[in-house]
Amino acid sequence: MRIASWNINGINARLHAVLTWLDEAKPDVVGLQEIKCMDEKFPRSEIEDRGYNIETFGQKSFNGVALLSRYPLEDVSRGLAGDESDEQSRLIEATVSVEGGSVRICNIYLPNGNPVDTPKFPYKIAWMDRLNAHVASSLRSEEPFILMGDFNLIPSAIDCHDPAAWWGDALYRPESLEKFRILRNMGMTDVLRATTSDPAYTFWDFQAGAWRRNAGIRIDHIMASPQAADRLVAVKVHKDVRGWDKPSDHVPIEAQFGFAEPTARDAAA
DNA sequence: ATGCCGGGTACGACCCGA
Repeated sequence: MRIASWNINGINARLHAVLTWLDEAKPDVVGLQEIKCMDEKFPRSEIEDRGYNIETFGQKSFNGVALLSRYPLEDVSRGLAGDESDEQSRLIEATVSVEGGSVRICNIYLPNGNPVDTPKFPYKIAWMDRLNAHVASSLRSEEPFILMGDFNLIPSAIDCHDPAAWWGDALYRPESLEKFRILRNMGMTDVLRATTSDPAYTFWDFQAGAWRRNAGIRIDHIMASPQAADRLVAVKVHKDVRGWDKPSDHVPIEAQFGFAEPTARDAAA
């Protein structure tokens, strides 16, 4: 099973790229972020024609997340618990049944948090606290759990073209990193970093020739619970998509899990 | 370079992103 995350920065502006990529990459499950539309404005039919089930959690103009899946999406949940006043659409989660069990897949658009001297930053940190509580609760099931999305978080210096310039930004500062560390310390594996020590950027700004200069950052992540990480086969960042016409500023990250198929770990056993 | 692009809203210029 191949699972992907992609911040598409406006589904309707990006529909052609999304359809082209779905046809090419044929992922089984996709988490989209920043759909930037209400549920009724989501271009369902073109994607359904490709064989995907769709669940959305939209919002007018901003944010908004969606799950696409070749498998049925069950027990769909929208929104992050812990703050009744939070009206931003940033989390959608569902269960996908696989041979011999099921995997819970959570797709997030974590708040950016800039500028740090405004309420946006405490909102981000509180959101990460709420996310960590949700993940801790989910892990108690001991079932495979995958958390993916745009985390707006640079995990380490290698994930940034210019760490000194970024240090102090909401994406790369101690308070944000501490919350991300708590997530990893409860057993969530950053699948990209588990499989390579090379840079693998997922975002290049539209401005200042960032793509041309390869001035990127890695902020889109797929995190696997212990039971999911056991089944990890491969990870790929679809970097070429950034060079397409009218691209998003983010590219897809994809992870393959051997939930139904044998894995290298099984072969070694 | 806290706005150099670029989307959404809505039709003139703002808000927002990382």
